Amino acid sequence: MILAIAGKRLADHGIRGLNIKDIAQDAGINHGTLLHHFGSAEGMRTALLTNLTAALIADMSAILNSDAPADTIFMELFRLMSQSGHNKLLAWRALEDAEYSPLTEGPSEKLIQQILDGVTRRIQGRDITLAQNIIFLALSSAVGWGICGPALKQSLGMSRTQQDQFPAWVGEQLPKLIQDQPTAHENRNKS
Amino acid sequence: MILAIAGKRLADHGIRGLNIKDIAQDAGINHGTLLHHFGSAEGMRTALLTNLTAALIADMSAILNSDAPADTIFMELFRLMSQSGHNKLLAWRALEDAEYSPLTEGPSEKLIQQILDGVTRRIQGRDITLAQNIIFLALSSAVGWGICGPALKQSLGMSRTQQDQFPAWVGEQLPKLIQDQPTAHENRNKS
DNA sequence: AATGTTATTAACATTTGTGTCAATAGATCT
DNA sequence: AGATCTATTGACACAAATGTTAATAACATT
Repeated sequence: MILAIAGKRLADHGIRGLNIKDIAQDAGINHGTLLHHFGSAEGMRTALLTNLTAALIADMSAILNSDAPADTIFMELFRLMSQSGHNKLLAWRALEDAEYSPLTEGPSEKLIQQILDGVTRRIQGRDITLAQNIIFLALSSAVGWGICGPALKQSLGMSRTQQDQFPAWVGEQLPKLIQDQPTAHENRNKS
Repeated sequence: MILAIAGKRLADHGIRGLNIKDIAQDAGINHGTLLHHFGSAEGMRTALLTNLTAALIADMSAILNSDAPADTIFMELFRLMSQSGHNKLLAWRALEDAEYSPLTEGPSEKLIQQILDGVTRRIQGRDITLAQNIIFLALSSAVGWGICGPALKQSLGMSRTQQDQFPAWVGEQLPKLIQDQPTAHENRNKS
């Protein structure tokens, strides 16, 4: 499939690899054919963006819907985000200000709600704010891990094994945030 | 300054905004002058990358060296990463696989060591592994926040105020990870 | 098989980004 | 002022990316 080849080019060569000539050559077809299908070079990129985002959501969904223990789930989640295709996608979106639709509409919207429900159930009796904060922390950390995990690891002088264990460590830590958590209101008046 | 204009173009128009013609026009000079200074278009981008990275490190350094309370520091750290210039820089680096030098050499190396020392001091008697994990969590989360914070916030249905309070919340949570923390060894044998 | 439709191609055309060069302007030094 | 150097410019040249077109190939429908 054409978009798969384009996705590989994004992962391997960055944005500059996303031109119709090179992609067509990799696919062994004429570049005019690409234009005929997608209408324009920009249209091809938009299609790729949508496609890759859907793939990311699907992968996340598969992980988060499994009934594995928390640390395993987080390990998988972080591993997922470190895949070149996925972190390059997020970087690309960030650069192009593509904060619109795909991440907040359609299947992903349902997925997020699902996660939210699951976490809220676990922290029964507490504020939904807490669930949101915890999820936000986990996901943002996973994204940051994908974007500059290797560089950070090097800066901090972390060993290979330690970096590998970090995702599971996060999975173990998050439950601590649930225990002894003040309500959002107390929280606000604390300092 | 030329690089300041180039940086603004990166923040406003993404990577495609980083071409000598547009930058020269924004700066009101001939594009040949730009080439004369930086040698090539690629040289200009390299200079910009180095320059922006140094600026990011400097900003982070200023925050982390202040003697403000933890939650304030985290608030500032997250706010910093959400600035368009800084998160676009990281996205750019991620896309171009620019994981080399600047983040791990020179002033930033000293900065990281400084942070590591500070955290290690606070968790005296414990493994340095813990300090590294905590810093890794905070920084990766801050990066993820900068890259796709707004999109995540929207997906999770977080209110404006809650999103604003998230950085401070993180600052409050991290100390909990220090309490009752098993050593790295126990940790490894746990599951 | 005849027809209409869509996919594919090669060749050309346009636009955009990059680089070169010779001439000029400005600065510095004696 | 004269000599020398650097900075800047406009004009041109080149390369790369995108888009267009007319012809052909492949396919489906009747």
